[in-house]
Amino acid sequence: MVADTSYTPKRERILDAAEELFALHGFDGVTLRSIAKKAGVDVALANYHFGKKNDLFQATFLRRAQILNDVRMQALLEVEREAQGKPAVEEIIAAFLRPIVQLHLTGEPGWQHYFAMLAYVNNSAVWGEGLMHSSFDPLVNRYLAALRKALPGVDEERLQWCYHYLSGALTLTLAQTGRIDRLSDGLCHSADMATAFEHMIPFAVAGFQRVCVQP
Amino acid sequence: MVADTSYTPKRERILDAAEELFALHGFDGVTLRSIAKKAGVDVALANYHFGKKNDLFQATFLRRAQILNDVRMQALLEVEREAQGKPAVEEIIAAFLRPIVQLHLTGEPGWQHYFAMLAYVNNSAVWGEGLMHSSFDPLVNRYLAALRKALPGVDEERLQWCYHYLSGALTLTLAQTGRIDRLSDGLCHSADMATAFEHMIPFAVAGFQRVCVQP
DNA sequence: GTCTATAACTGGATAGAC
DNA sequence: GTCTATCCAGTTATAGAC
Repeated sequence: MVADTSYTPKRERILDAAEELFALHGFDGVTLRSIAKKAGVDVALANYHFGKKNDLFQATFLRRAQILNDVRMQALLEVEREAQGKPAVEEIIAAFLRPIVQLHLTGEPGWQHYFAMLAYVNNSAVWGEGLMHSSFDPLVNRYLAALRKALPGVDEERLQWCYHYLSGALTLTLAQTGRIDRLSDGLCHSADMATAFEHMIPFAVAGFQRVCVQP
Repeated sequence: MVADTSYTPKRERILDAAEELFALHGFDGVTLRSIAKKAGVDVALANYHFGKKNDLFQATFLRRAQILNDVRMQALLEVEREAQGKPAVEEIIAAFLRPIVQLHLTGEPGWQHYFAMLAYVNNSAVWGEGLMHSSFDPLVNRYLAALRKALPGVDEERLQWCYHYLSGALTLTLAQTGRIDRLSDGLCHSADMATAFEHMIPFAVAGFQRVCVQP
């Protein structure tokens, strides 16, 4: 029997620590030393397992990207099945957003850190284009195709911009900056993802309908 | 006659360079040396004029914040005047967004860099809460008050979340990451602010109306 | 206001022992 | 796989000359 050499607790601990720190401080605000310290491992180990800092960043980002893609694709297939292949805009957008809430509400800190890192990446001019494109655009295109079906005769440019606005609302939510806590004087909370998504769905649906349905 | 000692071309050049680099790489991704090099000045000069790197960052951010606040406040007062003190949701949101497009469309690179820096700050868990709160929340509260008038009986929590979604859509737009260019296969462009805002206004208006008007 | 020089430190990366 | 030791490039910040 061959030993499972791919199983390395310390390797995962490095990714966990990197995830949390990259989410909070971005690529340049994090040192390999701070990651190693948080992970409780030696500095040289990060280099042994992942090579350059840049590669560690991408490995951290890609680890959960595929899982998220799979869950979201399942959610889309599910609503398509239920609606005999033609779900409404609201069902599509709910399928797009709900997997994130559900993963968030598991309470697993890893996912919460990952989502904040995702917000950093999506909002970054350096990482946003390439990494988001290769990781998520195939899935997003699948969702856009569903939206085109739900919005017959939709103008393609308007559809793209509407997705962009949804992506922005989602991104700022995932960033959990605490600003809404201050602005609302304690009434709302960045950490309250359930409420954030509950209202985000009808907000986005109304936006898509208003902008994409020609007058 | 007293000489105007506050006029210092090199001082402004440092702020211009800092603005551009902070927008692209964030606080930690920029060195004082790279700022000085881009500004064409000596490294020590940044320290002479602004003190610590942290203070330079804040000075860069604050330089245009007051101007933006003033323009936006004028825009709000204008629509309030035109509507005898009770503008519609659409007029309020347009007043909130249009000053940004107009400043952007002047073509002055400084404003474009500043808006990208604003996106970085608003999306950052480190800077987002404090700096956005002190710089912009007074004005935002003024806009929220106008929206409350335009949406009688509005639920406060929903109003706050709707503003948050609008802020997210705006933030990702200002970041100009180029992702929409890739996703839309060249149909849309991050740099096309005019179109971005043209659709953002009805998108947000529809969202506010759907979420904030009780069923 | 501006620049030279440098102090004091931190960073990524790796060679080589175990 | 893991850790020690180290290299050295790059960083902030400042003291002091002009």
